[in-house]
Order: sequence, then structure tokens, then C-alpha cells
Amino acid sequence: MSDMTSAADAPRSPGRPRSVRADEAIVEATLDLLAEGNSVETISIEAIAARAGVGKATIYRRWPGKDALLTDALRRLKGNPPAPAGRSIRDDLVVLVSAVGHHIDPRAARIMPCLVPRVNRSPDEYQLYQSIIEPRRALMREVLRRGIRTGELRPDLDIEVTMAMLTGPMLIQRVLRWHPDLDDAGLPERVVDGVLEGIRAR
Amino acid sequence: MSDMTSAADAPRSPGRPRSVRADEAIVEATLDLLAEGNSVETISIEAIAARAGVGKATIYRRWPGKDALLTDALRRLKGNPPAPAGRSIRDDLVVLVSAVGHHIDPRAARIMPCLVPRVNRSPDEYQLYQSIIEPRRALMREVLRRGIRTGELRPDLDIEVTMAMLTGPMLIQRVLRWHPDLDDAGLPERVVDGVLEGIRAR
DNA sequence: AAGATACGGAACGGTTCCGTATCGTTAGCG
DNA sequence: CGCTAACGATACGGAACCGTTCCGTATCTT
Repeated sequence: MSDMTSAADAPRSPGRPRSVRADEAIVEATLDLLAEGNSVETISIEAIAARAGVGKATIYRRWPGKDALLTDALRRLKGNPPAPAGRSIRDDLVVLVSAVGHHIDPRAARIMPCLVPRVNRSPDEYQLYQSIIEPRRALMREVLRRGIRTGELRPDLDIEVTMAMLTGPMLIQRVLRWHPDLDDAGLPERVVDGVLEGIRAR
Repeated sequence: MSDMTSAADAPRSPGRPRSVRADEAIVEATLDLLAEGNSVETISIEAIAARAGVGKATIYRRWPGKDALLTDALRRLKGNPPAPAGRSIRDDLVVLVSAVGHHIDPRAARIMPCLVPRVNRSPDEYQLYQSIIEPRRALMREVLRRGIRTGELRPDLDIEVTMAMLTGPMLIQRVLRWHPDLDDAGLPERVVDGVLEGIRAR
């Protein structure tokens, strides 16, 4: 974690203040390098410093090591989940499902796959990942509960499983390109409608 | 790729033949190290050799480098997909969905997440991944088609999207632990039933 | 027995990276 | 102006790893 917090009420230490531009450049360079195909392991502090136009010492002044910098940089990718309009349940679900694996920062789509192995190894990273997606899950949970209240959805719905049914197809397709012949266009609508109506004949 | 193929009809070259035990030990050591938490990048030829009780030269005699060895080792993880019983569509789907992310080799479950970033970077790895899962997709496709023929499933079914709806939830939960509070026990049944019946009230 | 080849082990040079230290320089504060 | 700390740049020792090349030994074929 960087030490940029609690700088407001500090007694303004003497000397040259830390460059805000360097802060930004370091994090941006990290995300750029990750998005360009470097994995978390192969990325190096030296490459980040070179890309940011910064000395290595400037990085070590702010973060204790590579892992802390990476965790801090990944945290920046957390965008705000979209706000469903609140008209029909179907429309709201389409909005939320469309946003799965689709963050504000376009680099996130390329970086996210690198996170998958980390999530399974480091409890901290798992916690970070959960803290990013839980707000989106909460939003979807709320829409489903509303659907039950309004009578649009079955009252005996298993909400948590339903969220996985809506999120899973989008995630494996966007992160893993699970099915080469499945085009992303219109996929959210098709998934939402499929989950809504079911596949059993009647 | 190893050169163990086409050794049958070779004119039996003189000298000491390659040790089959070394072949096996190297691949096993590679998979063990991956399953123990080493990622594809952090794993080293030296570690593999040490674990296999083998000299590095013995590895380089067989594979040109680390990537070739890893690709070859990962190929071994491809198990055979399960055979659905063919009784009811629901039972068959439960069998297939239960097998998602659940290979014969127990190490596969731990190794698979490491494959995710590779799949997005190397076309070869993507091809390998597809060749592993396509037979399972084909099996599920066949069950869905049979369900349409027998009238158990809607005739206007989007088969490819339905497969994603069945596979996605299992995959994100088993590979990513997407939802901490979602227990794996009974999840296949709940997913299959959810997709079968839909969530819309009626 | 003789020849050929693979074996495990060890070493080597080259590369990369980390984390630290040390330059001379620069920006803000009193 | 003078103080102070951060700045970019560079160099360093240590470590890890790669790919290669030697050993002396083991094992198979002829």
C-alpha cells in the first residue's frame, strides 16, 4: 500500500515533497506493462521504472517490493459497477450481465486473466478480488430480490446459484474465450433470456 | 513435443536406449511442481530436474526448452470425458456438469488456473486448451440435441449458449472460487435444474 | 568383449532481476 | 538564500536461472 494517505493533517515535513506525477506514472506503467502481455511474475521493477521514466529508488521509496506495488496497482482497476435503470428485471439483468468482465479501464480485460492464478495462491489477492466483485454481486442480488417481490421471478429462487448462472457464461467467454464460435455480440441478452425462460420444453 | 513416437518401426539404434523411467519422472515432477503452487513462469528446469532425480542434460536431450516441456506435460492432463448414462436428459447433464473442471488427475484442478493467462497469450496454448475441452463440449452438445429430439427440451434452443450456461457457473466456482459462500456440494444439480426450469415466474 | 549411447552430476558463462547505495540535481519551505 | 528531502541516473553485490558442455558411469546391441 502506498503511504499517500493521512498526508493532509501531517505537519508538512520539510524538504522536497514527493512528486505526484511519479506516483501516477509508476502505477500507469505497471498497468500498461501488464496489459501488454507481461505476466505478474515476468514483470520487473526495472521495466516498470524504465517505462515510467523514474529511478528504481523512487519506486522503493513508495512500496516495499514488487508484490505491494502490484497489489496497489491492481486496486486501481476497480471501477464502479453500472447502475441498472430499474425498469424491467430483464433489462436490469442485461445491463449487469453485460458488465461482467467489462471494466471501465480497457486494460482490465487483458489483466484479469493474470489474476486468476494469484487468486488461488494468495489469500490477500483472493480478498482483493472478492472486494472488487462483491459490490457487483450485491447489485445483481438486489435486482433478483426485487424481481421476486414484484412477482416477475419465481419466489423459490436460489439467488446465489442464479447469480452464478448469469455471471459464469459471460466470464468464461470473456476471460477464457471458452467457445471460439460464440460471438460476444448479443451474448448478454441470450444468456439472460436463457436463464429467465429455462430450456425445458413446456 | 517428445520424440518417443515413431520409435517402434525405427531400425533400433545402437547404444543405451532412453530411459522410460526418466521420461515419466520428468513429466510427473513437472506436474507435481505445478500443482504445488509454482506458476508456469516461476518453475525452473533445474527444479524439475532435481525433483525428478535427473540431470538437466537429460531433460534437454528430450525437449528443446521449458515451454516445450510444459506444453507436453500439460497434454498428459487431458483425461477422457465421462460417459453419460443416457437415461434422462437431466441425469446426463448432471453427470457432464459435475465433470466440469474436474479431471481424472487430481492435480489438474490446481494446475488449470495457471493455464488461463497462457491461453490468452499463446495461440498454441489456446489450441491445446480447445482440443482438451472440445470433446466434452461435443458430448454435451449431443445430449442437448437428443433432448430436443425426445421433446424434453425446447426445440428453439440455442445449444451453444446453453452449454455456456451449464459450464460457466461450475467453471468460475471451481477455478476461481467466484462466490465464497457457494458450496460445491450439489451445485451441479442446482445449476442443471436452474437452467432447465428457468427463473421466471409462471 | 567391444562399441555406442544415455545416464546423473557438476561446472561454466551469460543474462536478468532484486534491493541498496551513491552520485549530482531540483523543488519547495522558512 | 539556505536547508532539506525527493529526484533521475547509475552502479553494485547477490541470487536465480538458462543453455551448454564436460565428466565418469551404466546399459544396451552386435
